[in-house]
Amino acid sequence: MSTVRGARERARTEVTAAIKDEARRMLAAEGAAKLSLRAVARELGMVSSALYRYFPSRDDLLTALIVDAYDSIGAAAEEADAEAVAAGSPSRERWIAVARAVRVWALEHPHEYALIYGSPVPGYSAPVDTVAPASRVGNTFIGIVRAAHAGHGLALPPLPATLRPEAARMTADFAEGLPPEVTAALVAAWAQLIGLVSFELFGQFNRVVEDRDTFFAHAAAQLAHAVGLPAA
Amino acid sequence: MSTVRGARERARTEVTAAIKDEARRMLAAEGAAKLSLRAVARELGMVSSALYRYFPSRDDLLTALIVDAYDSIGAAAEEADAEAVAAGSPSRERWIAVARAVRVWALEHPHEYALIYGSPVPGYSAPVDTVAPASRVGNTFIGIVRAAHAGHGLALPPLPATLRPEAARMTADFAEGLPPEVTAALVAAWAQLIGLVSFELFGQFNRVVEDRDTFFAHAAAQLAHAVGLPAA
DNA sequence: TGTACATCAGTGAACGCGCGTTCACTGATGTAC
DNA sequence: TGTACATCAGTGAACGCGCGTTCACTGATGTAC
Repeated sequence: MSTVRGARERARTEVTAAIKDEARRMLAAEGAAKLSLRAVARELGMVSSALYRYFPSRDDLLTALIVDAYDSIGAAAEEADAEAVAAGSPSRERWIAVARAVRVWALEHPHEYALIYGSPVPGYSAPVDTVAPASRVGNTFIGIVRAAHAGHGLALPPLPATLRPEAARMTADFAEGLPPEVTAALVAAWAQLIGLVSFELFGQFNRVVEDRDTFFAHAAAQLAHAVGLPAA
Repeated sequence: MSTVRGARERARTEVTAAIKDEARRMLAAEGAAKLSLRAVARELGMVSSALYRYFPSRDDLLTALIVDAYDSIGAAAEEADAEAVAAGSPSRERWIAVARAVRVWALEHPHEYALIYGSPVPGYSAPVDTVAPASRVGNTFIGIVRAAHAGHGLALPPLPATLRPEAARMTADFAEGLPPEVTAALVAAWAQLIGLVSFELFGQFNRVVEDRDTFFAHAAAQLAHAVGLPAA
């Protein structure tokens, strides 16, 4: 271990990246169920047992891909928001821009999207490492709403009494400072946004919605409205 | 072929049902990817090749399960609606009752739910037979909104000009007679509802939403509002 | 700077496994006369 | 009603396949003195 990374260490990070790249490619081609260590090794010109120097098991490789996918969509969301902020867009436009970025990322990475927002891979349970990356997109939305709240305030109707304790708990847990009714609306909107994207990606909009760009833009704007972001 | 079904024919439908039942059980235990003809046959005390008398291939068995799942959730939705109608509930309550039925069915049949609303099974493409059963739940919602429209009318803000042609097309295709803005809101709400259920089922609500019954009830009520169904 | 030893990436063979599908067959059920 | 033939469910063996993981090994890179 020196200041200049040795050849060994450099090779290690490069090969690790190559394995993940190839695995991602196979994921895109065949889906998560068909992702196999042997196929990845074959494509890389290695022998399958060599991969065990890098990932202790197939599941660990899958975990790495999941973490990368969360980071990738998280970065896309954060970037879209940063651009909107730089352009001086109001909160509502920031919300819509991030929603659009999520959808675009999903359309560009359908299998990675399915990996994180589709049915769980059977027999696989996500380890704790995935929790932080998994919340980047959600946190971006929270940031937008928080800014709007700090600015002009958000007016939403009060919650029914039954939901108040849960909304208060959620607020305390991950959205400190927001009005509870906004937290509740935010979580619902986030799930609903993914519902829209999943329907499009998983084929439920076949024979139903054709002009999907326009449809999504409208739905995203209505979700912005639902969390109390004022219309232009 | 007589009026009384012969032993052969009766045996055939019984064995077919037994195969599907066992396949469903394995689906619930292991997920779609692990569903194998051999395992089903083993469990049934048959030899694997015997299944080919009933289903020409594994994919055909999967298709049968998918059709059954759509029919099962469709029946649950229709039944919930019929009960609400029988109880004299207004449209908004009918909507909420059906939404609740969808969620309950999903919680009770998580793997069948994943089969139809989760990531598509890789390498499998749904044949046309699935289209009609797949639309039963959606049609139930359309029926509710149509009744509300025929009754007291539904007031939703007008659509942006960009979405009008698509909304008109959707209306003509599968929701004849509804105002286009209602059709658009309905399709979005349906996707969003599935987003809520999927988030809960697929683990995205872990560490986020705890009191899920209450949360869902509130979200479903807001979706009713979003399609223009008046509050109580 | 040079040498002896430790670390570690990659090899190749092997393990045991389960899968979908085909095929020639047997024997029971159904049908036509 | 009885017989000859056709239909069809289920058998058992076999095909070729790909998988995850282990293990003893070789040889190159790194480290301590």
